[in-house]
Amino acid sequence: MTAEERRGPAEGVDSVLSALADPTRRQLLDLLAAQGEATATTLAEGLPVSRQAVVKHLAVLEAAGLVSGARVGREVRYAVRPAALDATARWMSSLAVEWDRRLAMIKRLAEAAEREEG
Amino acid sequence: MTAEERRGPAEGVDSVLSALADPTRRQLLDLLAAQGEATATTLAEGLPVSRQAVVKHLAVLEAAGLVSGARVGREVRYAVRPAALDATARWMSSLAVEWDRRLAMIKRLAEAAEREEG
DNA sequence: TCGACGTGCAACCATAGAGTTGCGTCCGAT
DNA sequence: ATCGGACGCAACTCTATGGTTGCACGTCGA
Repeated sequence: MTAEERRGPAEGVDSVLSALADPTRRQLLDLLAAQGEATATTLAEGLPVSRQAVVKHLAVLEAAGLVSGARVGREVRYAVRPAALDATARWMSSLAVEWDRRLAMIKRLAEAAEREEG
Repeated sequence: MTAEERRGPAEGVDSVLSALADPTRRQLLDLLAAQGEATATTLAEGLPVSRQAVVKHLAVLEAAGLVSGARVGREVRYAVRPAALDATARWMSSLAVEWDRRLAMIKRLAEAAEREEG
């Protein structure tokens, strides 16, 4: 159980959303997904930022449960984790459905009121 | 066509994600969805921030296509817009699927290599 | 017409966070 | 034993942005 999975859904959504809000971080995730596994040093070579910047981003992503890192000898290999992303997608999707529902209801009420007054 | 819909999917995802990353903004969306329609002044009464802060947040949300405001007399009524939210949910969901696909492929490759060496 | 209410605009403050550099440490290979 | 590569930590800069206050403008109603 990761630190992310220990929290409730609201906390998770918050951390995932703010993690994904940064374009550099999304780029990092693309690279990581493409390579399957990579170290901070390697990833930094494919980005216009320093290794330290990448390290910080990876820490944020790991705290959000979007990646996980494992030490292998003197290096740390990171990989992508779909679970948190999927959970947030579901949250967002159900929210959209809820909005649709409410808007439809309001529209019905408005039409009913209109018929009422004639 | 809103300013949001005129841009590509990448731009849209970026603006929606950074808009949703702020907790006050999410709270604002909850209020709006619950009330169906509301003005900045009204919304500010239900939040621990000033009306001006709410106005700024609404501007960000509108730029992301998550809400739309319409002038009615001396007030501006805002309402929630599911489309952009739904599009971002789909983007996120397909990304999760893609990650799963890649991870599965890497796992297969690893197992194949393992059999290879015996 | 005039007062009250809701907006819009501008200046300003403060903090979070993205990025950098420098250095110490640890591990692996020669 | 030691050299080099990868990591971790800390201090620092700088910008974006969430928040505030003050004031001017337009609109509705008495």
